[in-house]
Amino acid sequence: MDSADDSSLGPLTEGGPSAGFLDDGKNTIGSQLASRLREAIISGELEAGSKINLDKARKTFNVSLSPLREGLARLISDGLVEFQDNRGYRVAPISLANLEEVTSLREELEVFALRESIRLGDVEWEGNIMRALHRLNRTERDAARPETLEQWEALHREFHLTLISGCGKPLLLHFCSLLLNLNDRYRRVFLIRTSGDRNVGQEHSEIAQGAVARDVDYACEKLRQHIHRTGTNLRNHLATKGIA
Amino acid sequence: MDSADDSSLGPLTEGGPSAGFLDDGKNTIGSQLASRLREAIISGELEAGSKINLDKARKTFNVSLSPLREGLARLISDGLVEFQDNRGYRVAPISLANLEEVTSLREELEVFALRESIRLGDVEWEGNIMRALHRLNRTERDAARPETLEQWEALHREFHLTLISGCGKPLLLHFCSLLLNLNDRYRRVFLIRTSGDRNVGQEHSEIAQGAVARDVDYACEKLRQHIHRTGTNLRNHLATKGIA
DNA sequence: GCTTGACAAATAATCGATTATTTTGATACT
DNA sequence: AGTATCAAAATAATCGATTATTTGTCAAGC
Repeated sequence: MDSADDSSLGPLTEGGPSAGFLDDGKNTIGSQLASRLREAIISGELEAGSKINLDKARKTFNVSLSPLREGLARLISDGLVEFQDNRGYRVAPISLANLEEVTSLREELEVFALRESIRLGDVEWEGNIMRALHRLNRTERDAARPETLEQWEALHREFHLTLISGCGKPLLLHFCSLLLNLNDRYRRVFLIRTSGDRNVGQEHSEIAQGAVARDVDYACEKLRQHIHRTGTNLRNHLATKGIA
Repeated sequence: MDSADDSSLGPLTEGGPSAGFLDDGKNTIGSQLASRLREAIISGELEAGSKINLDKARKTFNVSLSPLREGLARLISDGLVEFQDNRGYRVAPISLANLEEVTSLREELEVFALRESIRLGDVEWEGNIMRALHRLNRTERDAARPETLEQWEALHREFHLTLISGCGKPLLLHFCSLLLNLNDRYRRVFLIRTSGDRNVGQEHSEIAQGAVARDVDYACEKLRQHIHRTGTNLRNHLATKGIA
């Protein structure tokens, strides 16, 4: 059953480009574990649906149960880990239905958040968008170099979160961040490259331009299409490669 | 997501109304603590914003740190507890801004979920709504008897969740359940009685009727108004009694 | 008077060991 | 052969004690 090779937990790398904003470097072991595990799951290093054996994980990470459970608990909040009393933890499975729900909810929530951001965002918010856009468009994804993929993923996530960061609704931002996590896992697991008929950089630019120009309908429609296309794209890959 | 999560009115009434298919409940100490703490927070027994001292809590509940942290971790997922590395836990604060966000998001998400439920729900879903409505309307809230308030709250929550239970979107249901929790805390903390110009029972009936009649626009509009009125009502009480 | 630093108390985080539950596997029985 | 039963192994949950960090206090120095 336990087809996920736990020995692959070994070479996990921390301290990536997304290392932190307010990170004092004084994190607890539980926090560090949460980060490492999150990255391992989103990157596909830990197979979707696989069981997480506490004892093996404990040895792999050289930690005790307490911080391990602590870290796993946070991933449950993120929707990346499932838990059952007395039966332990497992990596949240992926499925067509889940992908479609994530896409659908992103269309609903992220667009709503963008609408609110355009209504409420200030000049600093606009500036943050342009900066995030610029950094994203400046970064190329080179399938041959995995570190560029990770870099792009981090900046892409940053761009989308920045877009909606002006909405003034912390809970909504939390939901969107969570959905983005789930979505990114599908991309990193299934999608190396965007389909040829898309110019994703162009799409991002249009959304950003519409946002800072305060053109609600334009920006929201562009964002919705962007999310929808990504969903369709991912769905095709998922159907092609099959579900693990 | 949530493993064992149900209307758990801990010490008082057992054999609750919920028809349990997932009778997981209360296996581990951590689960029990999560339920007790959730109830304590939503009921206002634990003051919003107050610090949760692990050592005192450990003694209060006669448990060790491990299950205590376990339970608290779940409440973080619920948005009822906040956490900071090395600084421990505190009950999530309440505020006007938070209440308005909760109301706003409920209008957005719960209505969306109802729309999807009407589109996808089957006959069993319809039946569940009518049952939940009946039981809710049969239960009177008597301010003199707190147990009737708790009972009503449980049935009210059950009704709203049943309404949207046909949407086929587990994540969306999770979000809505979470928002309902947060919303109910405001009502219970501020010991609300509905304002005289409202007939809440009537409102519930109209929503339910519209739902089972598959009248999307009618049902959704009624639900939105219902949520909005509740929000306004709570806001007035919050403003009157002041924010802690 | 105010800040700074050292120290002590309070509190949180982690560990190693123990207890409880689930799963596995062998055996006996129909 | 299939199934029920029970013990052993695997795994999860919990505990008590220890370590690490933060917070509070007070005296020295500016």
